Amino acid sequence: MAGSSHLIVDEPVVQLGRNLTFGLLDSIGRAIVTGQFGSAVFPTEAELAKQHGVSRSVTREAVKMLTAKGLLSARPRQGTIVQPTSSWNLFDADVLRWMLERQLSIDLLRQFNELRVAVEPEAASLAARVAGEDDIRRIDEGLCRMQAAECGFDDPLEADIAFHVAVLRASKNPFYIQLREVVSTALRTSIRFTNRIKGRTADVAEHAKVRDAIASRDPDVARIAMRTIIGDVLVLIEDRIPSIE
Amino acid sequence: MAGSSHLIVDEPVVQLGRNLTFGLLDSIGRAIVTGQFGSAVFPTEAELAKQHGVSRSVTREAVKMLTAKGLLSARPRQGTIVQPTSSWNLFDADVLRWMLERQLSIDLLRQFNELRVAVEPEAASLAARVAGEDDIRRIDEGLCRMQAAECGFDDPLEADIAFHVAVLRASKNPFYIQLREVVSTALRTSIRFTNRIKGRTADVAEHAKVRDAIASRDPDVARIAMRTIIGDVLVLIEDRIPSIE
DNA sequence: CAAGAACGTTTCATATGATAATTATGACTC
DNA sequence: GAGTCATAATTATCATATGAAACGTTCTTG
Repeated sequence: MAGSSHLIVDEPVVQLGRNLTFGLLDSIGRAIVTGQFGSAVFPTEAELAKQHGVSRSVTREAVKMLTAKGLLSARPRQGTIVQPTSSWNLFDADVLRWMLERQLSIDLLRQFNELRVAVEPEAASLAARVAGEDDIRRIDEGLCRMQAAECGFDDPLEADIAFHVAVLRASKNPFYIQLREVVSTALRTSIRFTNRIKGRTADVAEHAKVRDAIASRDPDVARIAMRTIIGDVLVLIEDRIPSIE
Repeated sequence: MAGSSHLIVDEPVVQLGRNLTFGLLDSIGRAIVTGQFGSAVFPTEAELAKQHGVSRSVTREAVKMLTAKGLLSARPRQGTIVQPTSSWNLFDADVLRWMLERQLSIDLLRQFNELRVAVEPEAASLAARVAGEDDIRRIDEGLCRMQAAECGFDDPLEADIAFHVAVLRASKNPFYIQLREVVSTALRTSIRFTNRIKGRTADVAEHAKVRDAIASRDPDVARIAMRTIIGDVLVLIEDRIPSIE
């Protein structure tokens, strides 16, 4: 690019994240996910450090974090290699964000909602059995925000997130609760896609039905209502793909 | 070993894992999960290194991996602190294993099966729509092994795992596929609990129903059959707990 | 006396250089 | 041609020094 120059301008180093290590984590993570090291050779520890203008310590720590997330594996002499996508931890918010950001994959979005359609109805059902007052209050708040959003007084996306996260939390099941972050991340990252869908998705009435079912301790109604909500999203997504398989 | 010696025996240092870093990862991870640092102070980077007889580099890398898994967070001057369990990544095989090994929590086992009851029926349903021949073959293999296990020719647990993993894989949804490792880990680790349950759970007939539904492309039947299987497990687990909430 | 600025301490963050451990590769032997 | 072994490349580990950030303390000052 920069037409001239024999003098190499310092790489912008890394900047995202709260410090060099986390910045590098983000940078390399994104690069791996976008396929920049297409199963080919991954740079050596020393090269990687040089390329990004950081020390080997920082590089090693970033690589170790990516290893923990399942994206890399390293062995002496063999080098550091990118793992097959099947071993990436998709339930890690970072990994999921990188994947959703890379190309706005509608496939991934569909698959993610296939997960939601399994999990969230069950979470709603559980919530109807075990939710406490605080939980219901949080769900109410989410619902209120959705209503406010309808009149333009709140962000529809954030309101929707607040509602669904509140339900997950109310289930008191740590596995579901864990998905809070993943769901938030995914919904926020895939705005561009969901925007057009949103108008119809933000079906406040159906959300209210979920809320009422939980408040009145009716697990089955809660499950069905939630399934309707996410099933609708799924249908809208699938409609945009002529043929999948 | 070497019986003698006034010479201070080196701390067993760390041994699990393929090297010091991964050994330390395992050691600290287990310690955190068993609550050895009960929200109290976590040792300083230097202390931690000293205690385990390794260098600070190794310590830092292990801590960084635990950070990536959501168990720790570190800031200058404040120190390294254990994160609330709600931010631990339960979908990480290491974390889940540590948690299941710590005390065989029947609560966790129930919650895990609450996840399965949401996910696996949906995976079976998806599989009925998109499974290929290879997938069906793998499912068949799992089923055969279960039948063999009934006559004592195979390990019932491994056969069961093989079947459920095959179904997850057949769904072709990376989120479900990802759960393979988690499901395997959880089932293997919780043997002691499930053993007594197993006799009745290894309901080959019901598993065969799932297989047939998938092979004949009937998503709804597949979903329902799978839900029956896991629902039964859940009932058995809940029966062992008089009152939960 | 109180408010705020300067300073110091503690802890993680980063950099660097040296050495050990591991193992893929190719040379070598038979 | 098959098996064995030396070599070299790469990560793993160690040690030490320095930087940066966060928090408390003290000192100044109105």
